[in-house]
Amino acid sequence: MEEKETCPAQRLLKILSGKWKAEIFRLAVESPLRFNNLLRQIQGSNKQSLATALKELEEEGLLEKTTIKLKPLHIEYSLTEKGKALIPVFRQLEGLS
Amino acid sequence: MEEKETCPAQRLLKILSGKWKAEIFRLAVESPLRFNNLLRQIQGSNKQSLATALKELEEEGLLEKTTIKLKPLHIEYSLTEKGKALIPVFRQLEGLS
DNA sequence: GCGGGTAGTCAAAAAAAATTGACCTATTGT
DNA sequence: ACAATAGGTCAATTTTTTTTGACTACCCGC
Repeated sequence: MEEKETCPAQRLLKILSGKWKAEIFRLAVESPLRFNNLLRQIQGSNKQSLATALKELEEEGLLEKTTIKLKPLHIEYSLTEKGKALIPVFRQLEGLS
Repeated sequence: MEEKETCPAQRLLKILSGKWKAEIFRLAVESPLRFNNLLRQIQGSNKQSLATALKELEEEGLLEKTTIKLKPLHIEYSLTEKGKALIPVFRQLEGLS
Protein backbone atom coordinates (compact mmCIF):
# COMPACT_ATOMS: atom_id res chain seq x y z
CA MET A 1 0.00 0.00 0.00
CA GLU A 2 1.62 3.22 -1.17
CA GLU A 3 1.47 6.11 1.25
CA LYS A 4 2.13 9.77 0.68
CA GLU A 5 5.22 11.21 2.28
CA THR A 6 4.50 13.61 5.07
CA CYS A 7 8.12 14.27 5.76
CA PRO A 8 10.61 14.94 2.95
CA ALA A 9 13.51 13.42 4.85
CA GLN A 10 11.63 10.20 5.40
CA ARG A 11 12.09 8.72 1.95
CA LEU A 12 15.83 9.24 2.00
CA LEU A 13 16.04 8.00 5.56
CA LYS A 14 14.16 4.87 4.63
CA ILE A 15 16.36 4.17 1.67
CA LEU A 16 19.58 4.69 3.55
CA SER A 17 18.56 2.56 6.47
CA GLY A 18 17.96 -0.70 4.64
CA LYS A 19 20.27 -3.48 5.67
CA TRP A 20 23.82 -3.14 4.29
CA LYS A 21 23.10 0.27 2.76
CA ALA A 22 25.22 2.30 5.16
CA GLU A 23 28.05 -0.15 4.68
CA ILE A 24 27.73 0.00 0.90
CA PHE A 25 27.67 3.76 1.04
CA ARG A 26 30.79 3.88 3.17
CA LEU A 27 32.69 1.66 0.79
CA ALA A 28 31.46 3.68 -2.17
CA VAL A 29 32.95 6.80 -0.61
CA GLU A 30 36.36 5.15 -0.76
CA SER A 31 36.22 3.83 -4.31
CA PRO A 32 33.86 2.53 -6.98
CA LEU A 33 32.19 -0.74 -6.15
CA ARG A 34 31.99 -4.05 -7.93
CA PHE A 35 29.34 -6.61 -7.21
CA ASN A 36 31.26 -9.76 -6.37
CA ASN A 37 33.79 -7.65 -4.61
CA LEU A 38 31.15 -6.24 -2.29
CA LEU A 39 29.85 -9.71 -1.66
CA ARG A 40 33.27 -10.70 -0.35
CA GLN A 41 33.91 -7.51 1.60
CA ILE A 42 30.62 -7.39 3.43
CA GLN A 43 30.56 -10.57 5.43
CA GLY A 44 27.10 -11.84 6.22
CA SER A 45 25.54 -10.26 3.18
CA ASN A 46 24.11 -12.04 0.18
CA LYS A 47 23.64 -11.52 -3.54
CA GLN A 48 19.98 -10.71 -3.45
CA SER A 49 20.21 -8.15 -0.68
CA LEU A 50 23.15 -6.44 -2.30
CA ALA A 51 21.44 -6.42 -5.67
CA THR A 52 18.35 -4.87 -4.13
CA ALA A 53 20.34 -2.34 -2.14
CA LEU A 54 22.38 -1.30 -5.15
CA LYS A 55 19.28 -0.99 -7.29
CA GLU A 56 17.52 1.18 -4.73
CA LEU A 57 20.52 3.40 -4.20
CA GLU A 58 20.79 3.72 -7.95
CA GLU A 59 17.09 4.48 -8.39
CA GLU A 60 17.36 7.14 -5.73
CA GLY A 61 20.17 8.70 -7.76
CA LEU A 62 22.87 8.15 -5.16
CA LEU A 63 24.91 5.62 -7.10
CA GLU A 64 25.50 5.25 -10.77
CA LYS A 65 26.23 2.11 -12.69
CA THR A 66 28.90 2.12 -15.35
CA THR A 67 29.96 -0.68 -17.62
CA ILE A 68 33.70 -0.70 -17.89
CA LYS A 69 34.49 -2.09 -21.29
CA LEU A 70 38.15 -2.83 -20.66
CA LYS A 71 40.31 -5.69 -19.46
CA PRO A 72 37.97 -7.93 -17.51
CA LEU A 73 34.75 -6.24 -18.71
CA HIS A 74 32.90 -5.39 -15.54
CA ILE A 75 30.45 -3.05 -13.87
CA GLU A 76 31.20 -0.28 -11.42
CA TYR A 77 28.92 1.55 -9.05
CA SER A 78 30.06 4.97 -7.99
CA LEU A 79 28.65 7.91 -6.04
CA THR A 80 26.78 10.53 -8.01
CA GLU A 81 26.90 14.19 -7.04
CA LYS A 82 23.75 13.65 -5.01
CA GLY A 83 25.44 10.71 -3.36
CA LYS A 84 28.49 12.78 -2.53
CA ALA A 85 26.25 15.42 -1.04
CA LEU A 86 25.31 12.85 1.59
CA ILE A 87 28.83 12.38 2.85
CA PRO A 88 28.60 15.24 5.37
CA VAL A 89 25.30 13.86 6.62
CA PHE A 90 26.98 10.55 7.34
CA ARG A 91 29.84 12.30 9.04
CA GLN A 92 27.44 14.15 11.32
CA LEU A 93 25.58 10.97 12.14
CA GLU A 94 28.82 9.24 12.96
CA GLY A 95 29.83 12.12 15.16
CA LEU A 96 26.69 11.60 17.22
CA SER A 97 27.04 7.89 17.70
CA MET B 1 19.71 -12.44 15.77
CA GLU B 2 21.86 -9.64 17.13
CA GLU B 3 24.59 -8.40 14.84
CA LYS B 4 27.53 -6.19 15.53
CA GLU B 5 27.55 -2.74 14.00
CA THR B 6 30.02 -2.29 11.23
CA CYS B 7 29.03 1.27 10.56
CA PRO B 8 28.49 3.76 13.38
CA ALA B 9 25.88 5.70 11.45
CA GLN B 10 23.83 2.61 10.84
CA ARG B 11 22.27 2.32 14.27
CA LEU B 12 21.06 5.89 14.29
CA LEU B 13 19.88 5.61 10.70
CA LYS B 14 17.90 2.52 11.52
CA ILE B 15 16.29 4.10 14.53
CA LEU B 16 15.33 7.26 12.71
CA SER B 17 13.88 5.44 9.77
CA GLY B 18 11.22 3.44 11.55
CA LYS B 19 7.71 4.28 10.53
CA TRP B 20 6.43 7.61 11.94
CA LYS B 21 9.81 8.42 13.49
CA ALA B 22 10.70 11.25 11.15
CA GLU B 23 7.24 12.71 11.63
CA ILE B 24 7.51 12.42 15.41
CA PHE B 25 10.90 14.06 15.31
CA ARG B 26 9.63 16.92 13.21
CA LEU B 27 6.79 17.59 15.60
CA ALA B 28 9.15 17.36 18.55
CA VAL B 29 11.27 20.11 17.05
CA GLU B 30 8.27 22.41 17.22
CA SER B 31 7.14 21.65 20.74
CA PRO B 32 7.02 18.93 23.37
CA LEU B 33 4.84 15.98 22.50
CA ARG B 34 1.96 14.32 24.24
CA PHE B 35 0.85 10.81 23.47
CA ASN B 36 -2.81 11.09 22.63
CA ASN B 37 -2.07 14.34 20.93
CA LEU B 38 0.38 12.67 18.58
CA LEU B 39 -2.13 9.95 17.90
CA ARG B 40 -4.54 12.58 16.62
CA GLN B 41 -1.95 14.61 14.74
CA ILE B 42 -0.38 11.74 12.86
CA GLN B 43 -3.19 10.28 10.82
CA GLY B 44 -2.79 6.65 9.98
CA SER B 45 -0.71 5.90 13.01
CA ASN B 46 -1.66 3.78 15.99
CA LYS B 47 -0.98 3.54 19.70
CA GLN B 48 1.37 0.61 19.56
CA SER B 49 3.56 2.00 16.81
CA LEU B 50 3.78 5.38 18.48
CA ALA B 51 4.56 3.81 21.83
CA THR B 52 7.34 1.75 20.28
CA ALA B 53 8.70 4.69 18.34
CA LEU B 54 8.72 6.95 21.39
CA LYS B 55 10.37 4.30 23.50
CA GLU B 56 13.11 3.73 20.94
CA LEU B 57 13.75 7.41 20.47
CA GLU B 58 13.92 7.75 24.22
CA GLU B 59 16.24 4.77 24.62
CA GLU B 60 18.49 6.24 21.98
CA GLY B 61 18.63 9.41 24.05
CA LEU B 62 16.96 11.62 21.48
CA LEU B 63 13.77 12.29 23.41
CA GLU B 64 13.18 12.60 27.11
CA LYS B 65 10.03 11.81 28.99
CA THR B 66 8.86 14.19 31.67
CA THR B 67 5.89 13.89 33.95
CA ILE B 68 4.25 17.27 34.27
CA LYS B 69 2.67 17.32 37.67
CA LEU B 70 0.39 20.27 37.06
CA LYS B 71 -3.15 20.97 35.93
CA PRO B 72 -4.09 17.91 33.95
CA LEU B 73 -1.16 15.78 35.08
CA HIS B 74 0.39 14.49 31.90
CA ILE B 75 3.53 13.32 30.20
CA GLU B 76 5.67 15.23 27.75
CA TYR B 77 8.33 14.03 25.38
CA SER B 78 10.90 16.60 24.37
CA LEU B 79 14.16 16.67 22.43
CA THR B 80 17.32 16.14 24.41
CA GLU B 81 20.56 17.88 23.46
CA LYS B 82 21.48 14.86 21.40
CA GLY B 83 18.10 15.09 19.73
CA LYS B 84 18.60 18.75 18.95
CA ALA B 85 21.97 17.93 17.46
CA LEU B 86 20.10 15.97 14.81
CA ILE B 87 18.12 18.94 13.59
CA PRO B 88 20.80 20.04 11.10
CA VAL B 89 21.05 16.48 9.81
CA PHE B 90 17.34 16.52 9.05
CA ARG B 91 17.65 19.88 7.39
CA GLN B 92 20.38 18.57 5.14
CA LEU B 93 18.37 15.51 4.25
CA GLU B 94 15.38 17.65 3.43
CA GLY B 95 17.53 19.85 1.27
CA LEU B 96 18.48 16.85 -0.80
CA SER B 97 14.99 15.53 -1.36
C1' DG C 1 34.60 -27.73 -23.82
C1' DC C 2 35.78 -27.26 -18.78
C1' DG C 3 36.46 -24.54 -14.82
C1' DG C 4 36.41 -20.10 -12.91
C1' DG C 5 35.15 -15.25 -12.64
C1' DT C 6 31.63 -11.58 -13.32
C1' DA C 7 26.86 -10.03 -12.61
C1' DG C 8 23.03 -11.01 -11.76
C1' DT C 9 17.42 -13.17 -11.41
C1' DC C 10 13.62 -15.94 -9.39
C1' DA C 11 10.66 -18.15 -6.07
C1' DA C 12 10.18 -19.61 -1.56
C1' DA C 13 11.08 -19.31 3.32
C1' DA C 14 12.36 -16.97 7.42
C1' DA C 15 12.73 -12.97 10.21
C1' DA C 16 11.56 -8.35 11.52
C1' DA C 17 8.42 -4.46 11.65
C1' DA C 18 3.82 -2.56 11.77
C1' DT C 19 -1.13 -2.88 12.67
C1' DT C 20 -5.33 -4.34 15.06
C1' DG C 21 -8.43 -4.87 18.81
C1' DA C 22 -8.97 -5.92 23.55
C1' DC C 23 -7.72 -4.64 27.81
C1' DC C 24 -5.81 -1.77 31.89
C1' DT C 25 -4.93 1.97 35.48
C1' DA C 26 -5.13 6.56 37.04
C1' DT C 27 -6.93 11.18 36.95
C1' DT C 28 -10.34 14.56 35.90
C1' DG C 29 -14.87 16.88 34.86
C1' DT C 30 -19.88 17.10 35.94
C1' DA D 1 -21.03 8.04 40.71
C1' DC D 2 -20.08 7.98 35.87
C1' DA D 3 -17.97 8.94 31.75
C1' DA D 4 -14.16 10.83 29.44
C1' DT D 5 -9.36 11.66 28.87
C1' DA D 6 -4.55 10.42 29.21
C1' DG D 7 -1.16 7.01 28.61
C1' DG D 8 -0.34 3.13 27.87
C1' DT D 9 0.24 -2.88 27.46
C1' DC D 10 -0.56 -7.48 25.38
C1' DA D 11 -1.35 -11.11 21.99
C1' DA D 12 -2.45 -12.14 17.46
C1' DT D 13 -2.23 -11.00 12.71
C1' DT D 14 -0.61 -8.78 8.59
C1' DT D 15 2.87 -6.65 5.86
C1' DT D 16 7.49 -5.74 4.67
C1' DT D 17 12.26 -6.91 4.57
C1' DT D 18 15.89 -10.04 4.39
C1' DT D 19 17.83 -14.50 3.47
C1' DT D 20 18.43 -18.90 1.05
C1' DG D 21 19.27 -21.80 -2.74
C1' DA D 22 18.80 -22.82 -7.43
C1' DC D 23 19.58 -21.23 -11.82
C1' DT D 24 21.17 -17.90 -16.12
C1' DA D 25 24.29 -15.94 -19.26
C1' DC D 26 28.55 -14.00 -20.78
C1' DC D 27 33.53 -13.85 -21.14
C1' DC D 28 38.37 -15.68 -20.42
C1' DG D 29 42.24 -19.02 -20.14
C1' DC D 30 43.81 -23.53 -21.04
